[in-house]
Amino acid sequence: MHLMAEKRGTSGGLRERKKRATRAALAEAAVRLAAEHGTDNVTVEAISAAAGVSVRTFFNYFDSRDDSFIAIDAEAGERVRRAVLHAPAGLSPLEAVREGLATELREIERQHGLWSLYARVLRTSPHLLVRHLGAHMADETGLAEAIARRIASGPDGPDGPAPGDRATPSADGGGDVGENERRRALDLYPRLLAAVAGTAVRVSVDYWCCRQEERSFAEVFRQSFDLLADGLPAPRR
Amino acid sequence: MHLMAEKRGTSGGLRERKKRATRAALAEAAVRLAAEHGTDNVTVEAISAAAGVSVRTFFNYFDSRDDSFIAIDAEAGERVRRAVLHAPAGLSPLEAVREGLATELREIERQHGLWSLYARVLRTSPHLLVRHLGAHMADETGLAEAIARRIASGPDGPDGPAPGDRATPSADGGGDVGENERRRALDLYPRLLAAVAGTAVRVSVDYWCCRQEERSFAEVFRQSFDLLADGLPAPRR
DNA sequence: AATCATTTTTGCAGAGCGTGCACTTTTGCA
DNA sequence: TGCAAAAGTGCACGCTCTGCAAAAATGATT
Repeated sequence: MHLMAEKRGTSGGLRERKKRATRAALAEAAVRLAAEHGTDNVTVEAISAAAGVSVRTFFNYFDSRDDSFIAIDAEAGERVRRAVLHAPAGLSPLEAVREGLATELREIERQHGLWSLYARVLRTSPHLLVRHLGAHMADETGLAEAIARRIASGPDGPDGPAPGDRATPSADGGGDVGENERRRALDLYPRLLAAVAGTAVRVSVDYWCCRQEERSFAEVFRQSFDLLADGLPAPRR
Repeated sequence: MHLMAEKRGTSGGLRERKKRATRAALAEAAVRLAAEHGTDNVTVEAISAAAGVSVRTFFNYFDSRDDSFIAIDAEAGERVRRAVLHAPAGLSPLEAVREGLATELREIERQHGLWSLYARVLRTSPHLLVRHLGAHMADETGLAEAIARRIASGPDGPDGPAPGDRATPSADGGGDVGENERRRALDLYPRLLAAVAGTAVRVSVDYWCCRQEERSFAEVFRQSFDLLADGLPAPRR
């Protein structure tokens, strides 16, 4: 039974560890087989055999064959969420999310081997790409909550006023924006930011894949978030 | 055989029309049955029977059972794309997309009956929601292309400079921002805008569903795009 | 109206997916 | 060492989806 990198999760009893190992073995076998033979030509039987368990056991770990293909980065969302919560106090929400994502992406670039296989699998079968994105959409809720908590605890941290304190360009003459509207924004804003940030990552990866020769990923990623921070202004021709 | 609203697509021979009718009948039967009995309790056999065709014929129209559940709005993306292309010349790209989407959403609100069933189905089974969003992601490419063409033809209308007129990438000795960087932005920008706009719609719908009593959808939708246009600034507490 | 090429529909066989159930093996603990 | 709980396994069964070849429907032509 091949084992994935055991970096994380050496805690718990033998039972717990073996469960994690089996799950990881199944997930890695799935990706390796899919990268080699194509997703459609990999049966659950083959994956189970490669991981050294029975077919029935496979379905004890995954609800469907496709789930096993996209099980690699199951914990990435949680790490980003925590990074946003513990980001330096001076950062705006958008900046905090950007930093958290950048860290995670660097982490992924370190485990380049398995991830390039994974990327090939996703590229080959769009069907799985959609499931992959769907899995990350589930993380959005947690991220939005982290953003909301960050805002609630103060955009400036415990120490001092804000650098990014923008004068509100309210369209209503003289009068301020209603208190109600401000409260409502608090609810919509975190969700929107979480979702839009995830989208920006996706588009950046997509764009970068077509032009790896011209630009580094970090550069594309940075530009995407700059565009967001500027309000997606029409580019000058 | 029940027929869906025949609003669009009365053109073509009898063959063509009958094919469209069969496909529509299958799609509608799928949604109605799923809304009533739950997605998991609807077999292909039941859908086919409700539409008056054989099981084998079902698979001549859809690659999978799930595809039949999300086949209602197959043409929405194309309509938005066209709306963006033909939007008033004075609008910025972001504004043009917002208007195109708003029009489509009003159109949907008109066919309230089937769409509320559809919404229930998507709400009940997240699995299908992901497929639904994936289907719309495919539209992103077309929308991005429309945005790019709109930018190329001039943000001020057809009376502007030539469409294919791209300044030569000269060595960036003179200006502040390099000419190369500006050209690159043209490529990344449309994709980012298309994707982010779709995301904003999704978040708006999601948010609105939880608070229909407090705010109209148009209001939420408008606020989301205002936040985008402002660069997602940290809300004031 | 009768004929014919084309397109669509259909039944059938078969591989693979996924689940419920009962049974065996392994694990952690007393 | 023995025991209760958890994990793994084999089997039966229904559903999904595909390939193939035959049957039915369609639209144009004579």
